[in-house]
Order: sequence, then structure tokens, then C-alpha cells
Amino acid sequence: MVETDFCECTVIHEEVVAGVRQRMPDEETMLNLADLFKMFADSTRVKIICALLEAEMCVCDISALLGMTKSSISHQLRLLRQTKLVKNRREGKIVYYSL
Amino acid sequence: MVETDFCECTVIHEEVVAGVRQRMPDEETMLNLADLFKMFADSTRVKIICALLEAEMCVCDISALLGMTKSSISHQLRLLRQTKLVKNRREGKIVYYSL
DNA sequence: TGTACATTTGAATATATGTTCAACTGATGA
DNA sequence: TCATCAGTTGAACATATATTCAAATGTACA
Repeated sequence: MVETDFCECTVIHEEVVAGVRQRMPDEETMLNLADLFKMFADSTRVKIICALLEAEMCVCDISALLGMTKSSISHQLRLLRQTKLVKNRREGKIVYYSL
Repeated sequence: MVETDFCECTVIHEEVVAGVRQRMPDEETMLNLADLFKMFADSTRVKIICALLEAEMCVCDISALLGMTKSSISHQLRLLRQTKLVKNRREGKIVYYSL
């Protein structure tokens, strides 16, 4: 029972693995892809996006719509802004968000 | 400085919010959507899917390909199986996975 | 029956991430 | 200038989730 459990053990189909390795997208591409999907992997963010799909709204509106604090909405909007999924424009005290 | 920070404060554009609420997908749909995206939101799972896009492979192969333990690969494959994103077939001791 | 090996599983651990809280910024207008 | 309000921010907290570790399954085969 000398179980190392590491993959150096036995590569069963070396040729297959080698071929797949060649044809797979490079590491960075796959990391970026996962990061993009992360943005849609939270229900609050999905809701925000669905909402902005219908109309431009301010933080207070979204907050009321989803029944969540302005703070948490603002945090999520920041993430969405960082990945360029939403944009904003200021009009006096009010900041309007849209896709 | 009586800051409640809750959205009962002021709904600035009531009509807009009411309209958006009507037209948005229902809660459950959006939760399911987020759950689906969660599966693609981890780089290990993205790599597994990219690999299986190229060829059917066993756990040991994937483990060697990605340089990770068979255990962690198996855990991720279980999640992908639960959401029907991959399927498996047993051939003797070896379990082959594919999309 | 017993050993070897591919895979699975559950518990423990570590880390990432969402929400809350309190304080702060910036704009309005009294 | 000061009070008010929309929004932002950072730290603290709670929770979700990925990986590791050790042990268990299940199959083949001697």
C-alpha cells in the first residue's frame, strides 16, 4: 500500500496525452477564459447584467430592485467595470450604469 | 450622520425599476444561469474541458497532462458529471471521460 | 484468495470571494 | 458654509470552493 497518488505513476496513453497537449489552447488563454466566466458565475452579477440589459440604472435603483445594500451592489459594479462589462456616467450626484 | 445604507432610502426612478422588474427573467432562471457559469469559472475545469474536446481520456492521463493529482481531477470530474457536462465509461480498471 | 492498480470518496485545510459595516468622497442646494 | 444624499472604499467577517491526504472501492489477474 505505497500509494503516492501523484501522476508520475503511470501515463497510460502517452501518445494521446502528447497529442492533446499540442492541440490545447495555451495556459494563459484558458486562465483568461475562466476569469471571464467568473464574472457570470455569481447570481448578483447575473441579476445586475439582466437588469442593465433592460435599462440604464443608478446604484440606488439596482439596490432597490434586488433588495440589497448599495454597498454590495457598488462592489459588484466595480468588478463588472474592471472587466469592461459595464460602463458608467455621472450626472450630478447620480451615477448611471449600463452595459 | 444617520446612515442606514439600505435601499428603502430613496428609489430614484420608480417607473424604471418597476418596468425592469417585470421584464427581467425570473429568479430561478438567473440562479441556474449563474450555476452553469460556475462550472466554467475554474481554470482546472476549463483545462479538463479543453482536453476532452480533443480526445477521450482517463483520469490518469488528465492528471499527467495537467500535472495535478488524480484525486483533484476526480473531484472536478464529479462536478462536471453532475452537471452533465462530461460522461464516462468504464473499461476494466480504467474509466474514460468524454464530453 | 491475494496483490496491484485506477479511481473514488470524505474529512481537513487553505484560499477565494461575497456581504456587511463604518467611514469617506463628491455634488447639490439651502 | 453646512447639511444632505448618491456612491465608493477598505477592513472584517462569513461562506464557498479547490486541493490534499488517507482510506476505501472495484477490477484484473496471478
